[in-house]
Amino acid sequence: MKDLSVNISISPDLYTKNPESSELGKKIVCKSIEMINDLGFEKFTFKKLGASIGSNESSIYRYFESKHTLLVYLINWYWSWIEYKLVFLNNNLASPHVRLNNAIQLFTEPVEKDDNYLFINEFLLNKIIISESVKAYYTKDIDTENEKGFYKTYKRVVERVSDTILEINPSFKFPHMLISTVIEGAHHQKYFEKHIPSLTDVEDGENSIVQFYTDLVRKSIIT
Amino acid sequence: MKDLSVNISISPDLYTKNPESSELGKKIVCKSIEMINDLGFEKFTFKKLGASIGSNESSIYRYFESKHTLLVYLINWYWSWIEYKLVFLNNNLASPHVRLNNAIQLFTEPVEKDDNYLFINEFLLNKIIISESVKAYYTKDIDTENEKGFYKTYKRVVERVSDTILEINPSFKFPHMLISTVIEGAHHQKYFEKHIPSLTDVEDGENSIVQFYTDLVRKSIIT
DNA sequence: TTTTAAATAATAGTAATACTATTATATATT
DNA sequence: AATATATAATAGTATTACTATTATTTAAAA
Repeated sequence: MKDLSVNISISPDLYTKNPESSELGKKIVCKSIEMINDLGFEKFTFKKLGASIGSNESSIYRYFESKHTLLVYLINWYWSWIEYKLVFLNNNLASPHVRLNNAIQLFTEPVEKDDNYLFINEFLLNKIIISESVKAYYTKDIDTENEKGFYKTYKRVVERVSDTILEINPSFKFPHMLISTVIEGAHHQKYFEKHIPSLTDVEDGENSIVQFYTDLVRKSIIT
Repeated sequence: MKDLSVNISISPDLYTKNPESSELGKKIVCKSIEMINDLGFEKFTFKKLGASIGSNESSIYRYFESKHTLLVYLINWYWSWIEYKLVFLNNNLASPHVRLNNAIQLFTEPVEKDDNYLFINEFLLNKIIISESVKAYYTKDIDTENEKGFYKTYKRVVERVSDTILEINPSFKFPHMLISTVIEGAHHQKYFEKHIPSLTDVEDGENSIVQFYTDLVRKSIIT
């Protein structure tokens, strides 16, 4: 997948001015990923971001309405990227079993930086998805934002993999529930591994999370 | 379990002054549950809480150091209550299969109010656990707070059920991972059902969530 | 019953947050 | 060189999440 430079396009509803359209915009996105990681979403502010990129708070507001919409933008970028990887990975593969396993692996394995997108550090972005993304959708505004399509990229990924499950077992009743359980579950386990280890069983080195969820899905969908 | 009036005891590390020791303290807890539900955790403040119970912001600070610790208190109360229900439910039952199923059902079925604890509305408290509890442990302070025992009640519940899994299959490698996946998963699914339905498959009326997770656990632990 | 202590309420104040609005300056395009 | 556009600087606002101090009420002890 090297040097393909396919570009991830993000719905204009998610920004005021497209951050990819200028150097400043790219800096905002790039540095915000670092800062949200370092400070956590609550302590991250546009003022601090402005200071660290040698720009001004008010200039950032010309790109994003609020720090919340910036987070939603990052989440959508992440899921667009995952969707692209998923489609590419499974292209021309006939076996739904193989395609499903690939998907589960993609969702559960550690994420590495993808050098095709220079201003986005996917490794750090994945850490944001793990630690901060629930803060984006567990709010009182969820219903209006969901209507506006704020979460459609994530939903589309879940839909794709659900379809694969139905190819394997058309009578399986809960494909979406299974996939969103795996995705959210893997995020939690990765966080627990580092911070609340007694909620998990991950032993350093071996990749228990991939193994656990691959097994879980395989066993769940058999008739 | 009626009229037993067993009392839930909460570690003194979780409050400055025990809210159960006074009328004001009980009002604080009782009303905070309502308000966090109505406003969401972000928009809930001690000032608003004070106003609505005819008391003062500063008085609330004599019970809880911050709104964050109040949330942690509520989470611990919830898990102590669940732990009590779990132990009671499974007392004298020999079959680990039955005990495990009971536990999964307890974690996934809708929660109803328990009239034994007058100042706590468990139905609303469960909604807080679903929508707000991740905000308590997904913070930069997690490591120090975990050391202080802020999440031990939750961890103890997971431990108990993990033990039951090991009774059924002693060679199962991921009991904690499975149980925390079920608990967190069920919370997510209940939220998705109401707010992001395309991430789930819950059809009104029938209890798909209980069914899905009961099945998932049964199939996962077989050898 | 009075004294004393403890709990609660009221008031004021602080630094920071999450913005908005306005104006000034720099940069790019015509 | 004129014009438009992007960015930066400055100031200002209501609210938040507190802390500190003092006043008042209520309860317990002498």
